[in-house]
Amino acid sequence: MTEKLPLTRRSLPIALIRAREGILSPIREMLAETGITEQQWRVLRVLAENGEMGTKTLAQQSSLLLPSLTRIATAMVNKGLITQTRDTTDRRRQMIDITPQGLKIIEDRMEQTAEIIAGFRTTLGDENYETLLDLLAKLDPKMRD
Amino acid sequence: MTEKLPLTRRSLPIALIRAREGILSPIREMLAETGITEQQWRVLRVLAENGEMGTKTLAQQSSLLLPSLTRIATAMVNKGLITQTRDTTDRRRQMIDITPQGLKIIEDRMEQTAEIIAGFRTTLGDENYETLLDLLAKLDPKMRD
DNA sequence: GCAGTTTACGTAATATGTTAATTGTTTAAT
DNA sequence: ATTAAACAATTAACATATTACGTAAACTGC
Repeated sequence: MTEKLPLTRRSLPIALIRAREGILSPIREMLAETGITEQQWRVLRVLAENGEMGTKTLAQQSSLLLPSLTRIATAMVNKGLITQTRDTTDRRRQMIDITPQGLKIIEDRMEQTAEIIAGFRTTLGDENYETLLDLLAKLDPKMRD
Repeated sequence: MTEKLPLTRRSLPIALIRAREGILSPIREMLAETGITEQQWRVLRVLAENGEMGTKTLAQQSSLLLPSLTRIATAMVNKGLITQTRDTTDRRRQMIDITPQGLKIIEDRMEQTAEIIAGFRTTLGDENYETLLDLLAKLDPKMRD
């Protein structure tokens, strides 16, 4: 079996994908009760953190591509989770903000989310946990904002 | 904006998703030239490492759900990248193996892949790179095989 | 002003992700 | 032996991901 290839366990992209699944699986389980998807949750988290923002920036921060965000935003407006308003000075720009209802959803689940994460934090140990976040941040392509 | 919520930069799931994008974006760029997708690349990598295996195990190792793998496998058989054979002792089981053609694709791209990864390794530093792989492994739900 | 470019956003097409239901096969219980 | 339960894989249906392309508004140099 071609010993020249690095083991998938030591392959950075594959290890990242597997770790992502490990973490996101319980998160998705939790979100299923709320009726929102993992992507919608990311959008809400970013909006809650930054307030009103343009579609492009929001997409970047949420790790979504614009076409995906376009569709997701439509669904979220219909659910009353976010608002969409056209910028008056630059009418190409669409501004998106979170509604109180959207904010409530993530606040209601904040504690539950924290518990899930706490489990992983215990698994890794406090120090390793912080180290991991530091290292992951260095791999984020958009760390200059 | 609700100071009680942890910053998305220190959110493990969100940090993982962002890091994943950072790594996988150049990988996908490279794979685009080969005509195979990121998922097909993962399947080939796992098969090259382990040889012939059942569909279920392959799906787990590749971080794919069974329905996805079913579709992907069909496409890959048509492209001549893998073979699918029914297990004779248990005819429910489908065994999948890589073809020489499939193996050639990942071997041809191995050096290019290594270069991409080397860049990230430099960014992090050798020691941090190994630490990261160790920590990510601990988050992998299926580390008992 | 105006043609050409850039930018922001949207649409379309194809592939994958996710959940639930289905089919064919094996195992276990009676 | 017969039926029920369990299992592997697939199919179906819908949401999302990705790439390529389209549209409209704003900018740029002339």
